[in-house]
Amino acid sequence: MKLADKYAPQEIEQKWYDYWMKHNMFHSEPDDREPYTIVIPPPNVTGMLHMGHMLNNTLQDVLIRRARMQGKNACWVPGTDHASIATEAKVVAKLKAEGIEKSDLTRDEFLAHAWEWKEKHGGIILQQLRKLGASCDWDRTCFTMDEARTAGVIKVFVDLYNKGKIYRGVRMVNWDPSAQTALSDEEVIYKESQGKFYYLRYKIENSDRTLIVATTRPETILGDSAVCVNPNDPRYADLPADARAIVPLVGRSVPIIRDEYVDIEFGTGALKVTPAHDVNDYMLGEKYGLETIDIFNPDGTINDKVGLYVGMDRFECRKVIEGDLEAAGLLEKTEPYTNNVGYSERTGVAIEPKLSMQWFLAMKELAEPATKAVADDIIKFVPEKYKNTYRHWMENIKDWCISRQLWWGQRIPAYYLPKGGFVVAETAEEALRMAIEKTGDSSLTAADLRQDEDVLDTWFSSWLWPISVFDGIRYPENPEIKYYYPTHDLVTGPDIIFFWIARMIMAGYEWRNERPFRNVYFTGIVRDKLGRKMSKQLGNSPDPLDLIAKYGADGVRVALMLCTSAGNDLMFDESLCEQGRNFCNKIWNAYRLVTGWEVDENIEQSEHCAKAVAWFENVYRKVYKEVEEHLAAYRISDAMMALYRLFWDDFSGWYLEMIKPAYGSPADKATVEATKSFFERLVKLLHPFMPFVTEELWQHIAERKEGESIMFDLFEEHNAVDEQMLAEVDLAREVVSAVRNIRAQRNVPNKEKVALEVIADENYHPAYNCLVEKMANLSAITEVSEKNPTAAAFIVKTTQYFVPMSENINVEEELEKMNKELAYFEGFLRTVMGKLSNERFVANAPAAVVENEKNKQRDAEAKIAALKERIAALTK
RNA sequence: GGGAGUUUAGCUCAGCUGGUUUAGAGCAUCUGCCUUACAAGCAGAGGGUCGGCGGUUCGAAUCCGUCAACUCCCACCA
Repeated sequence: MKLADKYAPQEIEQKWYDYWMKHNMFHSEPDDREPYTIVIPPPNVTGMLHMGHMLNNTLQDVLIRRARMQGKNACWVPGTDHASIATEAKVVAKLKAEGIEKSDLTRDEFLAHAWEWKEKHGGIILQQLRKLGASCDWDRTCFTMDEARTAGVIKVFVDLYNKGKIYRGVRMVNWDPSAQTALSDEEVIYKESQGKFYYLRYKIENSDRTLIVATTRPETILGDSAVCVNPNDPRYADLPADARAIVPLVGRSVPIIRDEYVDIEFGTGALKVTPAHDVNDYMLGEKYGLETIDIFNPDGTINDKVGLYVGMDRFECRKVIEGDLEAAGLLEKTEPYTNNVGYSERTGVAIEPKLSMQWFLAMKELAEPATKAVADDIIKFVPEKYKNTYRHWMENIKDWCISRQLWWGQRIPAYYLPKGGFVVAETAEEALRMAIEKTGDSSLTAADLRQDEDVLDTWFSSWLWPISVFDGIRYPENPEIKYYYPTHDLVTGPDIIFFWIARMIMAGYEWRNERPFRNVYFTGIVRDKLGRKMSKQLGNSPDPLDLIAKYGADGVRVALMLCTSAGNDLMFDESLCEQGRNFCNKIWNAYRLVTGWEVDENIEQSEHCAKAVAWFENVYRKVYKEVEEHLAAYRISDAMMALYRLFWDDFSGWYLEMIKPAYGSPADKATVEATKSFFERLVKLLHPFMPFVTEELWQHIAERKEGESIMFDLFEEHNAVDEQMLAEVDLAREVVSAVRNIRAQRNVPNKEKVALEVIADENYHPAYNCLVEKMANLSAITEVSEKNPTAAAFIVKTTQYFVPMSENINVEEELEKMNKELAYFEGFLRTVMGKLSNERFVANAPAAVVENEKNKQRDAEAKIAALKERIAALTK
C-alpha cells in the first residue's frame, strides 16, 4: 500500500481514539493482575483545557500506558470537581447578565440554574482530553458532587463530628465580600499593593494632648475599641493608667491599653485596635475584654452600627473619610506605603477579616500520620524538595474552616432544633429521630428542623477523591476499593500541596488507614518562552486544541515531554511542537522506507547487514534499559530524549543507512524481518509518549486482528548488552565521521568513492570495516605500514587513517588543524601528568582512577606522537 | 522576617554520592548538499574561564563558606 510522504495526524488520531473506545480498551476491572491506578486531579467542571492540563495529563497518560504495557491492570479514573465558589460565581454572573439577582431566587431555584449550567458546560474539558489521547477509563467518570461522592462527603462529615473533630464557633475568618462567604486560609493570596499610611490624631480625653496613630485602613476607625501602646515606650510612659482616647470623627471614648505586642519601632508606636476587623486586634480584644464592633455588611459596605457612611463601599469610604479627617484637622499626614493585602483566590477581591459563625475541622490529630508518611518516604515526593514545604505546613497546621456561605456544594448536614441546639445526621429522617431523642418531644416533625444553610468547602469533597472514586467511603469493603487502593502515582502541581495533597493524605489514613498514593510527581508551571506565566490576560497561552490541530496530539505531547522536569517550571515554545511534529514525520518516513523494500528470499544476508543487525540489537537493549531507568526515576524528559535519539540517530541515521539496499536492488529476507522487528519494538517503546502514530504503524507492520492494539503488546524483558561491541562500533562510527569531514572540507562529493588506508593497532577493529565502507562510501580499506604523507589524515583514538587525495592537500590548512589538535592534547596530557606525577594522587586515589589516568596518558602520548609525525611529514 | 530552589553554549536543559569531563544533549546558528524514506531532510562545523570571590582536597561544574541575581513557598508590624 502507498503511504503519504508526510504524516497527517488528524484523521489517524480520530480513527485510533475511536477504535480504542469502541473496544473499551481503557476500561479496567479488578482481576488477578497487579493493579496500577491513577486518579486524575479533577479539573473544574466548567473549566477549559489549558497548557497546564496538557502537561499534567500527558504525564499521566505516559505513566498509565507504560504500566499497561508492563502487563499491569492500569486504571486511570477521570472526573471533575464542582468547584463551589468558582462555579457559583460563574452562575451568579450569568444570571446577572440575564437580569436575575441571586437574592431574588430561592435556594432550589438557584440550584436548578446551576445544574443546568453544569449540564451545559460541564465536562467539556473531559472531551478535550480525548483529543490529547488520554487513556482514561471513561466508564468510571466521577463528579465530586454526584450522588455517590456527595453521600461519601456527608458520611465523612457526620463521622468527624461524632469523633469530636468538627466544631462550630464564631471566629475571625477570611471573608470574601464578593462571593459573600468565608474562605480557608489557603484560599487567600497575599499580594503587595500600593496604599497609604494614614497618621490620625486621637485626642486624649481630659487633656490637651493628642496621640498619633498610624493605620493603612482609616475607615476601620468606626470599629475602634481601644488604642494600644507598648508599656516600655518612653513616649507614652507619662500617660495615666486609665487614660482614654477619642476616636476621630466617631467621637467614641476608648481605653488606651498597654501591651508588648505593639512594636515600638513601627509607625508611631501607637496602634488602633479594631477587634472586629483585624486578626491581631481580635486577639487583643479577647485579652482585654474589648468591645467588638463589626462595621461591615457581608458585601463589604458600611452597616448602620455607627451611623456614619452607612451603605458606602469600604474603598469608597476610605477615600471619603480621608477627606473628612483632613477637613476636621485630624489627619496629621499620609505617606505612600506598600503592604501585603490578602485577595480571594477565586473572586480576586480584597479579603475582609470578619468575625462569623463557621464550622471548623480540628486538624492536629489528622495531620500526625500524614506528616510521618511523607517524612518516612512511605509517600514519595518527586522532587524531594517539596517534603520540606509539606512538613512545615503540617507542623503548623491550623484548623480548617470548612463551611461556605454558598449554595453550590454539599449542604452541611446539621439540623437546628426549634428550641435551640442542633443534631448532625446523614439524612433528614435520621436527624428527626435524633432530635426527638434529644428533646424528648415526640411531636417534632421534619418541618420543625432547619438544616444549616451553608455548604462545605469544595476541598472537603476532593480530599476524599482517591477513596471516593471507588466508592470506598460508603462501602469500605467493596472489591474495587480493595483492589485499586492505594493508587500509585499522583501527578499534580505544587500549588495545591496544602489544598489537596496534604488533605488527601490525611483522609487516606483516617478512613483507609493507608496512604492514598505511593508517589507524588509535581509538575511545574507552563510558562511562555519569556518566562511569563501563561494567562488569559496576557494572551500568551496557546489554545491546546489549536496546537493539536496544527502539530498533531503526538507532536504536542513530545513537545511537552521534552521540556518537562519534575518540580521545575517549563519554558514552553511553540517551536518545540514543530520538533515533535517532525519527529512523528521522521518515524512515519522511516516506516515508508522499511516497508518499501522489495524482498528477495534468495539473497543471502550480507556481512554488513548481519553486523548492523547485531549492533542495533545491542543499541536497542542499552537504550531500552536507560529509558526504563529514567522513567522509574520520573525523569520523563530524559526518557523522551533518549528515545528521540535512539530512533532518529541510531536507528534512522545509522542502522537504516547501514542496511539500506542500493537503489533498485532488493533486500534480503533476514535483514528485512529483523528491521521490521526492530521497528515494532521501537514504536512500542515510543507508544506511551506518542500513542497515535505508534498505533498506526504497529497496525501496519504486521497482520493484526480487529481488537488488537499496541496498548496491550507487552514490553519485553531486559537482555544483556554487549558493551564491547558497542564501543568498537563507536570507533568505526568515528572513522565514518572523520571521512565525511574530509569530504566536506575538500568538497569531495558523497557519491564519489574514496579509499582509506589504516595503520593497524589495538584500537583498529577490522570486523566493522564492512560498515565503515558502506557508511563512508569507501572503495576499500587497506592496511598499510607507512604513513601516507600526501593523503588527508586523521586519528581515531590512537589509530592513524589516511584518505589518499587526487588533488594535493592544502598543507597550510592541514598544519593549522594538526597544530591546534596537538596543542589540545598536549594541554590534556599536562593535566594528566600533573596528577600522575603527584605522589599524593598516586598514593590516595583509588587504583582504578590511577589506572584510568595512565590509560589517558598512553592514549594522549600515542596521539601526540602521531600528530607530531604527521606535522613533520607535512613540513618536510 | 523565615525557608526552599535556581544560576552550565544564543535558547531549553543533562551532568546522580568529587576522579576517562581542559564539560555533554536537543533546538537554534553557520557551511555544503533537492543523495532514489524524510528539505518537517542529509553531511559537516563553530560556540562555554560551569553566576562572582574565597576555602577544603592529590583532584571541584560537583563539597563548604560568602556575595550577587532570579523564582517560589510560608508568615503578615497595624
